Amino acid sequence: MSAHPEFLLGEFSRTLDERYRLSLPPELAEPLTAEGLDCIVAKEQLGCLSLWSAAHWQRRLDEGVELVKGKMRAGRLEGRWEEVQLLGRLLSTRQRPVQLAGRGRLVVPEGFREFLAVEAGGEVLVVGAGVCVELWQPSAWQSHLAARMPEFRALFDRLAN
Amino acid sequence: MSAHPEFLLGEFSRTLDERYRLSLPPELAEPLTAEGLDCIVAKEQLGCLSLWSAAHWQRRLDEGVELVKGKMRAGRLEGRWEEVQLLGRLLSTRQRPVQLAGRGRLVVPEGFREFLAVEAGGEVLVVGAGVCVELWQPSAWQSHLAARMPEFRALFDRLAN
DNA sequence: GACGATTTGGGCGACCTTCCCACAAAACCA
DNA sequence: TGGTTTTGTGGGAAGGTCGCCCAAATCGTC
Repeated sequence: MSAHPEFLLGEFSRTLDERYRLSLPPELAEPLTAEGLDCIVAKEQLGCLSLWSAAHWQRRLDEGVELVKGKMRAGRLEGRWEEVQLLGRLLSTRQRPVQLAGRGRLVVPEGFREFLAVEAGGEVLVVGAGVCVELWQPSAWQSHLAARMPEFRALFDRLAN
Repeated sequence: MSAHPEFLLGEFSRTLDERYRLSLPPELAEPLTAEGLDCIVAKEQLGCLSLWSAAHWQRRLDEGVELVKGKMRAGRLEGRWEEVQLLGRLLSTRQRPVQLAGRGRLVVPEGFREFLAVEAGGEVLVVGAGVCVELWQPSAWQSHLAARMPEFRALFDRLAN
């Protein structure tokens, strides 16, 4: 349980079950669930979902949500209910907690299936994205790579220095 | 579910029955009715109703009403009767108390049905909005998301900091 | 070619949603 | 006023979904 979990890397092809299940490769599932089976799925862009360790995500989010709740109690958000409501609403549709079943198997929840845009029985690319795991619809993955790969060298140099 | 019982989150699809009833998912119904089965439905915008725990709502409303009453007593609203009148009028039509039946079943009251703009047998999206639960007509939900999702990050930062 | 690890598919049971029907209350009409 | 229809309310139960478990198929390696 290090403060710096491994940097998640790797690209794997998986098929989505008739019941919208897919199994994560152990290389990615293990580090992800090192602190518990709870994860967060989030909508990134059409054709891409991301999967986060709940522990990590909650740490970040809780700080925010706890802050908001604290402010609410303190009355510092009176007259800003609309904004709190809007935030909750957007959070609701963007992300959802899930639990990995045995052997790192994930069920893509209702509401995230259309967003991933992969039909039952179709192919999904499971990609380690450093801080999280991403699920890509194959053609979305292709066009993302085509668009962003050229920046790779500059990005690497910038982050590595 | 989430680690935030007071902060309602989640998005669910439900169908409105022929008699304009729908069942709330347990994840949302339970926290909402923790302090009693009494709730308040309010008109938010065309295609969207909100559902509040009566206890919370009263707290919020009382604060506002007390403020207005205080101002009236202090004579600070002299000459603004029209506005106060309008406020009272809107308060009367905007909201209505309802009771959740067993299994978290809600009857959308007469007068709120047209506002929700979902016909009997149609689909409703049930969304946790932090401080309340919202009922959305699907296309209204889509366009709301399209319009407001881009501000998500800025909103989060603004509220959390 | 065989073995082990991993992925995929299916069975089963529990839970949940929704359909349907029965009953009560209110409204409507003669 | 009395009977009939509409509307609200509650509960039973069918049907679907999901979680859990195990078995078969597949892949890679030795």
